[in-house]
Amino acid sequence: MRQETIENYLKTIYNLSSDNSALVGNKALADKLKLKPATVTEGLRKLHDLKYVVYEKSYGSRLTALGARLALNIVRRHRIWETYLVRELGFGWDEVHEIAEELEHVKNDKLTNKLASILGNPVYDPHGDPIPDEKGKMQKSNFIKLSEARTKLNYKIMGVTDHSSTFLKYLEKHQLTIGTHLKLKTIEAFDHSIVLQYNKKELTISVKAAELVIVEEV
Amino acid sequence: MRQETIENYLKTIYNLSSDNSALVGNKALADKLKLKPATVTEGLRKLHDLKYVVYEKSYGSRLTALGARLALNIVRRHRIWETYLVRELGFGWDEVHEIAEELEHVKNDKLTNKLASILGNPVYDPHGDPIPDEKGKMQKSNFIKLSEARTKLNYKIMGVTDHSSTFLKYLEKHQLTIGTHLKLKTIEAFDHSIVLQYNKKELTISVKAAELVIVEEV
DNA sequence: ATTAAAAATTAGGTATACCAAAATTAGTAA
DNA sequence: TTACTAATTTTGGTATACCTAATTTTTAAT
Repeated sequence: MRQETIENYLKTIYNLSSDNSALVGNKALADKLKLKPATVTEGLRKLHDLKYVVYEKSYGSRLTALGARLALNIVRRHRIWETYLVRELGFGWDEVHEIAEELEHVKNDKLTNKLASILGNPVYDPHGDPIPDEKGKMQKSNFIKLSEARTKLNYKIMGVTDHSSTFLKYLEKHQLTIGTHLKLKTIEAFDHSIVLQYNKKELTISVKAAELVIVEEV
Repeated sequence: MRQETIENYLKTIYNLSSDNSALVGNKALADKLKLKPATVTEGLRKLHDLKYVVYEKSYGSRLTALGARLALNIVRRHRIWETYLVRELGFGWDEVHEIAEELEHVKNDKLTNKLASILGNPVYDPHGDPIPDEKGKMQKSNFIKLSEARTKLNYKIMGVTDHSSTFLKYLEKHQLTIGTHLKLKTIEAFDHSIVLQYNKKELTISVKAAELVIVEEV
């Protein structure tokens, strides 16, 4: 199996299971990888043989310790590069995902660590995702989705779960960037859309958007 | 054909024809690409169909204008990255070739140009190779191989044609780095080894080494 | 001009990464 | 429990990028 193929599978399985270590289904994996389920079935059988995943036929797969180590490495490289592109090379947070998808496959620990060191070993990337350290350890947090926040309380935007350029541009247009403090004013009863108060103004956003924004109570 | 495969063929054909536009043989190409000649024959047929090369069966191939444009682009990325790795990220000139082999395939003009701009749009890379600009234009020079230099004259080291770590470390050990001024003292009659005078010392080097060092008369 | 060596091509084959269509299995809703 | 739907796997197939061994073409030396 090509190294890049392996890395893409493992990274994606990692991103889909995130917190828990639940089984990831082939359909979801195929969608993220832009492959057909039949292809993914085949790929998982090989990754299982290579001991990167435990593949439970018809139920899904999860990373082994070995697979998780590799996945965390790729995630580290991706997030370090995103941070470097934004902070050192002047890219916007909506531009860096695609580039980092390529750069993450450049395997050279000295390079990754040098970039991290220049950045002061950052703990979060420009989308608020935690950056694993060399050993795979990363910041724990009690962030929640904006869609799960409660009215009257104060929050701070900590990240996003959709890295697409369209979504990020939408947020930027409304000054909803990382670090922004906001209050949840009301939740519309009929469609659950959310009225936010921040920067001395009000904005109504859809549940769909609110599901992709990560906040912390302050 | 995979983009990376195309890029590796074109870059290598470019590097092997360099100055002239002579035909590049399949054996030489196969050796550089670490492939078998049979594989290269197949690859060239496809590149010919794609209009990147003119492939003259049994005689060799040369780049078309289209192929040369792509090749120059990759060469530009490679050399910009090498320069960036050395000048901005603290790598040694003997370490950067392998890393740049991977980075050169990251296709994003804004990135390449940003790096170039940070570096002040350099015209030579850390091995003395000229860096093409966005349009593919690059510095002309009248450099010669140290093995072709004449006695009594003064020269300055401008580059190397072997980027291997072992060779570069050998040069560095003897303070034969880019910019070093030297005089060709004598050429031994029997094996043509060369006695150099520089930095208040003398050093004898083999023809083999002298063929890989590029100098300019000063 | 002949011939031996070197280079290139052809023929035939493998492994990988993908796919569509058919068959199976799992999950769900009545 | 049944029957439908969605997810998954199997089957059979394609294209790419490689290889080895055999053959042909080119080049160089006499």
